[in-house]
Amino acid sequence: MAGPKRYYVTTPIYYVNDVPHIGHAYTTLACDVLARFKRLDGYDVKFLTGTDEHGQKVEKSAQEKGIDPQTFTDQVSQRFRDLLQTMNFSADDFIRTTEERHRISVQALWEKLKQNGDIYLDNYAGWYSVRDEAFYVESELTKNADGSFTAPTGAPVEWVEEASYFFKLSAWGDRLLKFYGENPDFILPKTRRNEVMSFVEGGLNDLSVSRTTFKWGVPVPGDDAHIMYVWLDALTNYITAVGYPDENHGEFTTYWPADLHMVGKDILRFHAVYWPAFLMAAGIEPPKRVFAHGWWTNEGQKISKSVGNVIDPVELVETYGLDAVRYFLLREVPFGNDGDFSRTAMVGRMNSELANDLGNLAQRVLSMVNKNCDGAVPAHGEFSDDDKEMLASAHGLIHQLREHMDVQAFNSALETVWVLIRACNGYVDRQAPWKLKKEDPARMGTVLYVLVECIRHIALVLQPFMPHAMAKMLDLLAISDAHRSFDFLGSAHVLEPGRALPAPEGVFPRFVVEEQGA
RNA sequence: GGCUGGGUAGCUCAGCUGGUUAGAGCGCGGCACUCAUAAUGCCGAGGUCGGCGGUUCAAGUCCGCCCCCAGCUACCA
Repeated sequence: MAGPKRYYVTTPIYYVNDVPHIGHAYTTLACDVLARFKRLDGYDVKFLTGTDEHGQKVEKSAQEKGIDPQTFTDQVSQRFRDLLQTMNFSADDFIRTTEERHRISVQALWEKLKQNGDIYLDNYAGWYSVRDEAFYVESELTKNADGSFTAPTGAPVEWVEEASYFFKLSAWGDRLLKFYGENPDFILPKTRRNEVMSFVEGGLNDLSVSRTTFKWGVPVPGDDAHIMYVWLDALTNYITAVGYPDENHGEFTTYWPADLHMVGKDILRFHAVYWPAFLMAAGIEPPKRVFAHGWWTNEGQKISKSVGNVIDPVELVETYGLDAVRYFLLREVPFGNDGDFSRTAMVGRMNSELANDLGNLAQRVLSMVNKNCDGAVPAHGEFSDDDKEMLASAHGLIHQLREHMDVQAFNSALETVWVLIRACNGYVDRQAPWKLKKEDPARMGTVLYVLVECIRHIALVLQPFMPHAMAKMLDLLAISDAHRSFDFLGSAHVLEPGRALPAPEGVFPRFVVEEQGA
């Protein structure tokens, strides 16, 4: 028998030098929806996010502002905590790599790797980009007119030669491949898994894991001249947050291995190759899954700072409303693919799916109940085949949703709900309760009862996606807070007739685009 | 250059181990209804399923070759 159901989901820790943009919001949103879904489904959830605050770039930025790095990171990491409020993200913990708990954890991991013989000291010479915090081989570089070189990312590089500790990544290729083979869902989507596997099959080089050219980071134990390389530092946050190095008590035993590391596709390799190698080398079980999602374009254009078309999540929320934005981001695109954000598509989804399909469904049903059933959940008679089919669809919804959510298929999950919503609208027209009102009021009551029960299910399962809006909808159904978990889905907990309902109010107003003068 | 994924209605995409008239949403045309947020429902037009060849009683669905797109990776330098 399995123990209590637990779910540990993480976002990457965000680099404090960045200003929060739609990419950060998107990654964290996906995790938030999963966390909320699992909580409602009875899981003990830990949802972790945080900020990556070390490295040469941060050190430089602080210097430029004339403040010490800690003061600087205190200021800028706040922007990411603010984003949690703005987007209504339900993170359980916010980790910062500058915290003491993290220093202890990273140093402990280092000692372990060292003990196990996976770290050695050598000299490193190569082209390094401060901006990218990465080394490049010369063949990757572009030679400029003045003889200097430029990285593929466009960043300047410099030749560095220094002592460095190395992690014996080259020794882990076969074990990684074996691990991928035994865990076919470790990397999703499938196409990303293929990429990673072919990368590993091509052979791995040892990894430089310390630097001596800056100070802002976690010192290597026993050799203060060295600062740990940013990825070893950053990735370790996932176990720091569950209490590492205490592997035998508390949160570590409860939550590790993590169920899911959600990442953008640009940092997949660090999570799917380096991280499991570090963990295996330290005798720690790797996470269960790394999911690499895609990027957004803006009105068909690639987003870049230099073009100046970065999408600000705060502006989106102010313009369209939080829940509409949350809905759109997970609805518009098969999760894992790249997607395009456009104002037209945004408004289209809001009006046709939220306002017309769902909002109007609730409104038309609830106002009929309000006017014709004394404002209370109507009593029902015997159910017809049509009624039974509707109820069966509603009661069965959660089973389909779990399957989709377990593979992060948010857009399929939402489509599944919308199939029922559209079916409800069809059912209303078919049954025409406004006619039954005169011909067969009892039958009208039954039809409305079926509809209210369907709407209750729809609102319950959509809570993770649109917490505020669905709370409002459940208020309209007079469902108490204690009856909003997934325990109350299905035929065992159907609505009892006679419950008084408040006067209906619109939940999703139409979005009217202001006419722009030429 | 290699590897991987993809090219299906105007647009965005579903189509599992090959099997009756290839589907959905949006958009478009028409009709119906009037409970509702000028919302909803129904019907319809629209596709040589990238191209060519092959296997099969039967192929978007398998095989080969080719074209185009994307990602990863390599090398030339």
